[in-house]
Amino acid sequence: MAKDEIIYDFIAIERKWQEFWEKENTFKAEDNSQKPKYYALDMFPYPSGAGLHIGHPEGYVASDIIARYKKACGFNVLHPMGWDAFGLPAEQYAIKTGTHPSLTTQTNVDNFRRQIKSIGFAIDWEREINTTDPSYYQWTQWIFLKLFQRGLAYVDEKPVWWCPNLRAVLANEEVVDGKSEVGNHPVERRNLRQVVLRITSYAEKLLQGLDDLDWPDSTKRQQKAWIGRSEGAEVEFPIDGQDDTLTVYTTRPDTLFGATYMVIAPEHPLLEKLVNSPKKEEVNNYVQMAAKKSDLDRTDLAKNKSGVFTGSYCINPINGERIPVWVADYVLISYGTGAIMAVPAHDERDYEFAKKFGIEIKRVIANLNECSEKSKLPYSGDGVMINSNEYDGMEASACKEKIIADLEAKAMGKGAVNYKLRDWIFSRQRYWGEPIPLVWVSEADYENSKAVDGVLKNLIPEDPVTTNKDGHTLYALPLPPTELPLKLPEVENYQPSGTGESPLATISDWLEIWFDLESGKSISHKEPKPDGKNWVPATRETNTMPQWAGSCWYHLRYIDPKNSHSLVSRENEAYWGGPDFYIGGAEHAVLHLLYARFWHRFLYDEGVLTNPEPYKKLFHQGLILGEDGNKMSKSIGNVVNPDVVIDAYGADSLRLFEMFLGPLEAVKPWSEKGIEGVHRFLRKVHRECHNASKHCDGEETNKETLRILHETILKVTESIEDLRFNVAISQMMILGNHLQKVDSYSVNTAKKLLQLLAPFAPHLAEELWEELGGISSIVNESWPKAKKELLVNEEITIVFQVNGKLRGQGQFPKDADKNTILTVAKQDEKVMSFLENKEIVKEIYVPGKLVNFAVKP
RNA sequence: GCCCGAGUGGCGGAAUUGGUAGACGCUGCGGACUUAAAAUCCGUUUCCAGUAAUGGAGUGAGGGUUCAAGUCCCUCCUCGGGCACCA
Repeated sequence: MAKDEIIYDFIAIERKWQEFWEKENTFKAEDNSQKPKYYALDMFPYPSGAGLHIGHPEGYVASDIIARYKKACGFNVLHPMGWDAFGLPAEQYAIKTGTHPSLTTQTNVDNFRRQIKSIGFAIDWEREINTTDPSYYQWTQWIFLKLFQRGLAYVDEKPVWWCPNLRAVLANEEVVDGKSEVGNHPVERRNLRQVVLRITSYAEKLLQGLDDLDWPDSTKRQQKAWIGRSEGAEVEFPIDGQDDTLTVYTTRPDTLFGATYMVIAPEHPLLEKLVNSPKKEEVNNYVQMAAKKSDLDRTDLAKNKSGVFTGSYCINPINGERIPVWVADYVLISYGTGAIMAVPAHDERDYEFAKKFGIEIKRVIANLNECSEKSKLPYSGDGVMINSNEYDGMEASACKEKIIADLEAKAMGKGAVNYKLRDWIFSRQRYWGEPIPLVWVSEADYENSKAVDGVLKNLIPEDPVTTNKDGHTLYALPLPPTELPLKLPEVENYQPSGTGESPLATISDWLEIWFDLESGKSISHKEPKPDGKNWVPATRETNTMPQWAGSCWYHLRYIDPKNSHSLVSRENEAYWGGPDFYIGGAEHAVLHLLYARFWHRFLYDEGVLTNPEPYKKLFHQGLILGEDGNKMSKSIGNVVNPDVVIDAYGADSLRLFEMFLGPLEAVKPWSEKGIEGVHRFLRKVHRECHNASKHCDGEETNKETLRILHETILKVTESIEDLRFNVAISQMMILGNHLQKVDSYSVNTAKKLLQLLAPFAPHLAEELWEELGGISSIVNESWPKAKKELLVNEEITIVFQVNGKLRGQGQFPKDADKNTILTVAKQDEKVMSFLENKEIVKEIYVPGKLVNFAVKP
């Protein structure tokens, strides 16, 4: 090796090209382009104080490879980045230190941006967004007001998770096994006033929309399960001796004859009427005990059923039988009608309950597979109706519709659909979130606002949104869009108020206002009341939005990030549409991805957008584990810092290695030795491109080199399309190894390799492209095309098998015919030894591949 | 408990519609270059038997279909993920 070999100075090379791209604005996405568009989106990060984790770049590199590849294929590419910067950690830090969350956020964002830039992504930084920027959250608030206007937002007392340590309300998804996800503190139930979004009215659309999406199956399945659609019937059970009827929901109307008791949830409104006086005390005690139980307790005790007989009976509408009504907390008030008919013979839970309390168990479906009416109970499968009067002998599944129709005819029931999906508790009792742009006024002022000919008139929902405060009913009015953004006020103390309300509730200057019913303008109540009869006293909503809000629509803002007139212009929306590719962690399979679909569909219904679904193609990158195979964590001390890796090996090596680790979707461990391997490959490419003595001008003449080159072009192209980057890299290594072995090769061959490598290791590719006399930037070159005619060898290798076992092989011209090959194969020495004294039963020839002789002795 | 997904060398992982299992990388071992080291290059590395040629076994386990199975079918085991009183 020559002593004056040029070393691969990745630090200088990477700095040079990052500056070049920035100066040239290389990755600017054009809004007014004749080219077809391609929009590659990453789930944007929460800029934490800990800085970039080695897992972050995995998805970003993948989308960057696609972005750069699509650019080479002639697309106008949008690959943006931004910050999901509202959230609990900055607020917790503020509570501890008094530092304003916006300062913490700014510092963290700067650090994240520096780190991300150091990896050399093809990002259009002019489109950077930040959810905490008022010019961004103005539109988050705008969307909320639209939802409010359409009656999709309401206020309700809801039991929520309260964490005394964090002094904050947590969402269901932030509570894991009865502990807070952040910090692992105990949590308890509290009833608090909440703003709720009616996502349930989109249940059907959200379910059906899944069918057309190119998403991982598991994610679609999770969303389907979360929405939880079921079909069945609502059946009316008259209460014996009263005028009321108890309505139940069941998915098994075919088992109606098997109902031997009823259960209502402890919170059911009819409970009081159903309780007979001798039972009153017992029932009251039970209800109180159930109310004290948290959901966790209910879940923990899932298998240990409890309940109390109310003393009342219902009449089975199908056969007139009297059925006892029980109250039990295994029936949930929030699902269906909050009451069930219990069929212990064909439902596991009812069976368990009936066994415990000695209630009759009556089989009405025969299991045909077990050939016996005495097969094991409970039985929930298909079968034939028995003990069901006129329905006996019918197929149970077919009987469902028949019974529903018969009940409908008698006005005793109807077909019904239910969803597990619950409405979305949208408020957080926190400081660091988007303020909810509502104000609360008296009933009289609310009525007045509808009469006044002002901006509010058309922004108010059909049904008023109300809440109770200190015995008074207050009415919600929206701020008009012209008053947005409603900015977060400065606050002295970031602690939530002791009552569980947001810190905003403690700032009376901001909280209490004069509000103009005509213009929607507001001023602090500290100011004198302005002239004009429409100025009324009001209080602001103190809740803020959850972190999900900003991420529900950020994919739209990148399309038109600086628009101050609308969240996205019609022209830009029409051109860019939604992301063509979306990548992020599987942990967002349900929540973020469902909420974003909800908002996007809503905006589509409002005519703001042209497509109902936000993310056509979705991919989840797999977790990168520590070298020890454990999840990276500070406490184990197996965390890999990307800054350190870049210092030691360069950004190109980091990029290449994250893709070489294994399949993109797989969970896979980091390896220090592994990154040395890919780094060695980049050095090899660098060395070969500087090895001028091996370079020839003109087209490549070595046939083998040509074949491998075009094989590589083909395989890399296909692999990028299929997101199998590890395979693409292997193939480039094969080409690299080959170039190293041959005496000489065309500069064109090396340049083609650089083009293939450019999406993966862009800095080195740019540098060597320039060294080899390439003009301008390599990102402007169009993607190489594989010539398939070069892929075929002049000679083909045919494998000889006897009974499927490899016994020899031979070289043949590529157009050799079957008989020639079979003849040669039979004369092969080794093959002959296995054919001796045996009868050939069958001769198989797979063109271009193999021959196989099936023999028997 | 229910629903998915995955099990391939010492390790990460490759293998078109069933058609040469172990590409590529790492590690280990041996060698070249060097005063020495680094760097680089060459060879070797699934297991068993054998000095070798070679033979046999082999893709979690056991069956099956087929000329041919990592790939298709059945049963089971292990690991990972999701759901978990939703009637």
